[in-house]
Amino acid sequence: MESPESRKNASNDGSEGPDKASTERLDFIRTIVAEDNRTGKWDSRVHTRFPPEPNGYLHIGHAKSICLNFGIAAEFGGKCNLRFDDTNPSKEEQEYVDSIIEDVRWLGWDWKDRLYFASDYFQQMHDYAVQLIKAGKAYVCDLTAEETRQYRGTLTRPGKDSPYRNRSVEENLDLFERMRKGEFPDGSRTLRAKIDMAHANLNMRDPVMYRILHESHHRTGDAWCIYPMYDWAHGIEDSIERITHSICTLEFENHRPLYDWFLDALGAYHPQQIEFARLNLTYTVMSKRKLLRLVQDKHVSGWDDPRMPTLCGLRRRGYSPAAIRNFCKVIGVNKFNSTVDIALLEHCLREDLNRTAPRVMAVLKPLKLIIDNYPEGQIEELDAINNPEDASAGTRKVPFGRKLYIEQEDFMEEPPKKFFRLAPGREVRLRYAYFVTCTDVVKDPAGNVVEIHCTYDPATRGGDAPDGRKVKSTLHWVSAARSLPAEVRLYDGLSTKENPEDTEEGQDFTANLNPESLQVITGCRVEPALADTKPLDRFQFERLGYFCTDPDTQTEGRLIFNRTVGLRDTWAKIQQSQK
RNA sequence: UGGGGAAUAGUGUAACGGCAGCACAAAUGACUCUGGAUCAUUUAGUCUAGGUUCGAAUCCUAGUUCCCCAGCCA
Repeated sequence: MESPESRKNASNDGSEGPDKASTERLDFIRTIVAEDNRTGKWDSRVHTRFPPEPNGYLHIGHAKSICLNFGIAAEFGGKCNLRFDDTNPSKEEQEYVDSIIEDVRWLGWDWKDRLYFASDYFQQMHDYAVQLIKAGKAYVCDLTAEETRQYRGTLTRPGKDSPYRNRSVEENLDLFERMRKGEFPDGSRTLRAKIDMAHANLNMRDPVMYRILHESHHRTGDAWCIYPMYDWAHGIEDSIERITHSICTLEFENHRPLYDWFLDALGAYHPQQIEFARLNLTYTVMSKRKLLRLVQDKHVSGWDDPRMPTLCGLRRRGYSPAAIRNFCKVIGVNKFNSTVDIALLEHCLREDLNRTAPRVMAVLKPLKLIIDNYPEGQIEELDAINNPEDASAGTRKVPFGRKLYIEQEDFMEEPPKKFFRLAPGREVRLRYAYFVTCTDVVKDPAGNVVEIHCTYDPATRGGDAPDGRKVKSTLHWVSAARSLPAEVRLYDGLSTKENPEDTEEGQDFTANLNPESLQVITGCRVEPALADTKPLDRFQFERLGYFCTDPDTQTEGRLIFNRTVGLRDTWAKIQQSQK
């Protein structure tokens, strides 16, 4: 069976990005970029960057930022760098670097040779710091963390100057050099910018530029024991890379004056910082902290648990990169907080999978169906269409026989109104096969239906009646003899609440965890075409939903499928409204 | 309580002084060898109060509500 995986990689250089530039309805960031291009502000260059800190796994919220940055570069003929903001060795690990690279690439973006690390700029940052000290705009401060906090003042009260604020340039130079050499213990001194302790913006009250941290860095090892703070480092990183538009999330709005102050003080190349609102999704927890909690407290099996909103989780769930990219496009970008309906993500998913996923038949809860007038031992290979939305996907053979399995839900002994499927005396179509009519029902002592008997009409081979008669329903099925056993894992939202934080006093989001978010179904049967499926292959199980092959299939040597998302189910809605 | 942001159908977004539009969701119908897909239709909105204007979602004034900031995190 062919993998539905699209191998087509999108490029962010030139015009062959995944999404064609659209001239209409630009969001506010693209409006700025387009205007800058028009006026030649950056010599008509467009250069963005995606700057993750390697301290966790990427999630769907990051995808919004990734698609924004890489997307803008692609649409405007610019470039986008992948840059790790690895300025805090106590939190960062190579494992995260690797996963982030894998995830951004999987999403379909390409940074060519522009993979950068903030840690590569440590020397330059240090030299810039010396420049600021010499200019009298930075000083070494001996206040403890606690004292620094007290000196900073409050939201409504100004801070007061550090007693070390007016050290001479020579003393600052000497102290900073000794900080770098490792003469002082962690936390004993900092290098701070000399700005204004009475500034209404707390970030401007002599912010810390460097802290002492005798800690080994995942890339620079023990070369440094002073590490730059975000505000000091980030603008320099952008400046060095000649970024034009430095796009970040809303909480950095308060930091923009500082971003600008540092770059102005250095007289360095100065990109424009633009802030946008991060993504929130209904029924979904999104913060790194909470996702880490889910993993550590074993509420999920790991970062790539198919219920997780991480990119590796979504990948394992069966999401396609194209679906996520399109989602990021349709949600738009703005400056106010909003929460996107998870149904929109699922819509984008179905839209893509409907076009691309090969159809196949699988029965999750098998009910034996015996065709009494079908020859014992006979097997027919019937033609089935692989994808009605894509003629080039072709057809395949599906084995048919006297004993079949159908879905338990597709039979009711006493069908209610609007139930169109099989019932005693009723005729339905078995997809791509024959019309069958239910003649008998076999029950176990407890009264459960365990087997049903039918007769078939040989004239309806392939699924069409020569006399033109209609049936109300078409059922999926598999051959009892030739189908394969499988396990299927059904997923539901991790949270039962639209807002996972909607809790009673004293509780947190874990109180809303959905105990039924994972349902494992064993004893499923799938058609033999699935015998050679590879991890992450995506399919539509006809009438059920989209599924993908779980990687456990390979390690455990048996077929295991994840339900990516169900088909739209109008019958379920009818049932709901009948209650 | 200081500073910085922001408010458009249920949700997400357009309209940049000139007919409030699109998508999702919801509902109805058509079609269908997937109760899928597709197609058509419907419901539903400018935070409030004033003002400017022939005309205001858009400009002005006042208010309301929400978000962010007191890490040697990013």
